[in-house]
Amino acid sequence: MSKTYSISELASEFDVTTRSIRFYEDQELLHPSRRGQTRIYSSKDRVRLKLTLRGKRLGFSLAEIRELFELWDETRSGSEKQLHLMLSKISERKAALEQQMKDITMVQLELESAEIRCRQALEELNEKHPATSK
Amino acid sequence: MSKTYSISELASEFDVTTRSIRFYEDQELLHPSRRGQTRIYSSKDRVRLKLTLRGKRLGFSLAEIRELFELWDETRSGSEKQLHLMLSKISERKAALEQQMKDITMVQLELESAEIRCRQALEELNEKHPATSK
DNA sequence: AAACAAGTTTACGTTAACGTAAAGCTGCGA
DNA sequence: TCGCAGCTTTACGTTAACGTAAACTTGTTT
Repeated sequence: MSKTYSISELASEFDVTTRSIRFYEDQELLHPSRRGQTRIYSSKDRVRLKLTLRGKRLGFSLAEIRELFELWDETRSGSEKQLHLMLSKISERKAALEQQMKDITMVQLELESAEIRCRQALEELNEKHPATSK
Repeated sequence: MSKTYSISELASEFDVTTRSIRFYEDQELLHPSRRGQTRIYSSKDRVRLKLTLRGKRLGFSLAEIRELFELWDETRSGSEKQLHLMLSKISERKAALEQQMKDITMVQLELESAEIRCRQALEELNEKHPATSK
């Protein structure tokens, strides 16, 4: 009997609304079981939620995330065709992530130089209008 | 007289629609001048478009990108208060980017192991059902 | 028994970022 | 002068990812 979670437990742990979690289920990203009408989330569901949120932070749509989940699940029983499809999807994603890495590096550089420019402007201000002792 | 661009030149260079470019102007991300009623884009506009698209790939909203542009412009003539605000915004962005870097690294690892699992499944298939000579 | 907390379904509303006509000006090569 | 390519404005439509409200069940605390 591995651990299970209620919807509000997951909601507060990952700081999302229960509405979102139910929506993700609607989009077939999560598949909680039920006790009566109440949803019960397994640790697999928890992992999926975590992955979903991570994917979102990276700009993936829910549809894309779902696609990756499905491909992953099909891998075990996949035909050769399916497996090759999966591999190509994977390398697709890899390329996108590498592009994103580059983008981040560029923006970080720009932020660096912006910060320097900012600090210089501050210094110039302090020369003309020096600080009140202290 | 530095170089200028038409809207369709920029559109094809960056592979976006003219509709998007006009929309970005509407959101005050670009400020092209006019000759008659026709828009003329400076190289500054071009840079801004490039930065905009990069920001989008990183999941920034147009409003956020605009905010950064405005802060950047205000830096030259900024008061001490403005400059400190800018610095805090910058470090905010930096933190977000670092989080994204971590996310990307995690997903890359997951994709790696998915790829390995995929290749193993393929090998197992080929053992049971070996390739037709060649 | 009453009320409260936590869950549920159903369904309409909202925002961002464009897409997609429709209708009109403008220079210019045949 | 015609027509076309490229630009313009205006405006309504669309999709994703939820927000928000209403009305209901279910368990448990007072």
